[in-house]
Amino acid sequence: MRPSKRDELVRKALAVFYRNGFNATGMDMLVAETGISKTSMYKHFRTKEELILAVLRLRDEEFRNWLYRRMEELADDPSGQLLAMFDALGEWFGEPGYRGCMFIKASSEFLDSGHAIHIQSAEHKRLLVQHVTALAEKAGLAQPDLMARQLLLLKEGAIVVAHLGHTDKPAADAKAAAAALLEASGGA
Amino acid sequence: MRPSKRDELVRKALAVFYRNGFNATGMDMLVAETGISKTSMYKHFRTKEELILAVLRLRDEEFRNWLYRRMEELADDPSGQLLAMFDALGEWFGEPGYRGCMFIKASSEFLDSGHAIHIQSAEHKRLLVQHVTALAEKAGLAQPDLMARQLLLLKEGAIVVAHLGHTDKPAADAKAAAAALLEASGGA
DNA sequence: ACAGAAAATTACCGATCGGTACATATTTTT
DNA sequence: AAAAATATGTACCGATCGGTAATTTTCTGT
Repeated sequence: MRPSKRDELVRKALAVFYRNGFNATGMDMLVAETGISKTSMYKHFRTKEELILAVLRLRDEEFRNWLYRRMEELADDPSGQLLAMFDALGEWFGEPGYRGCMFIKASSEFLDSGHAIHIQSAEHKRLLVQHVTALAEKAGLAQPDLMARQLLLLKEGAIVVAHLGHTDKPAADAKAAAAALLEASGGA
Repeated sequence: MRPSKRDELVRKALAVFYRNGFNATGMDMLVAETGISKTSMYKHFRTKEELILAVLRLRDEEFRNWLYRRMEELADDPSGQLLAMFDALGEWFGEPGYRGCMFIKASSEFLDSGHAIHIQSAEHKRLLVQHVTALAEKAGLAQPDLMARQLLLLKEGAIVVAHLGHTDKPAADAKAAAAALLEASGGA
């Protein structure tokens, strides 16, 4: 196994960036918190931006895997899984170190829509839309793509409000709204 | 009127912070872009944090005034105004320099919930909830506070998605969802 | 045991960070 | 006109920024 050291670095960098932000976290702080020497870091990643992109890649994989799995664990039928998304989010919001969505944060610091970090953050959201749309199709909803986008609006809103209001209540609010939308769309 | 120079500084700082982010914008850049000397800046604001707080104060006032006025201009009855919020948002998303919500960005850079900047950003969102709740009450909705929170989840989600997907489509999606929620709640 | 890769150490680079000292103009108020 | 704020330019502070050079130590595969 080659990537152990590198993965360890990315994993710890993810934690520090998530807690502290991207621009506010210097490479020296990463050196101090990970114990990995600066030289080694720059062997693996030629720039800080490359490290951030690797961190976002890991986050995308872990977060989507976690969310999809949790939705399947919490409900059997597709429309139930769509609703269960908000229960999963509620669990996330309640975790001690919850500080919002890493990709929203990334796009808040790297604002130019042409920036690689911005683009990669947008890709994460695109993959979510794809997955939820497929679920909405399986549920037999009238306009699966519209419904998917609307459910994800509720998700993003809940993520933001849960962070700013430091409460997990938005998950329940969003779930109730999602249920009303599904009902209005005929998703028993 | 004394505050003209100071207000000018805050106004220009707002534009630069909004375009470039908070941590990524140094005081030297502000000096270069505003033409106001560094010494004068630090006469008005003892720290960068104080300047940011003043910027957020101005943004809160201007944004809420604009949104509330626009909602009143676009519809007459309360429930129509609730829906019109998303038309107003759509106009905002379509503006050339649109880069998302300043308070989401602020809370994305100053993550600690005890930080003054974080607290002030949360206050902005709280004032929005207050206003929308009052409107929902005037509209005679069953659970005005719940409906207000849900509509604002759609709003925050639309703001985020409009920035990350660089499209104004989320406004229409959110409006359709809001209409469904209002209908389900009995708000003709 | 030995070679070669990987990691660490240390010291350093120029640039920029937030913030200040100080002395000089430019207004504004009395 | 004198006095008191207010604004200015310039030069500077120590700290930190992202990133690198050269050398040595530690690990790994054979």
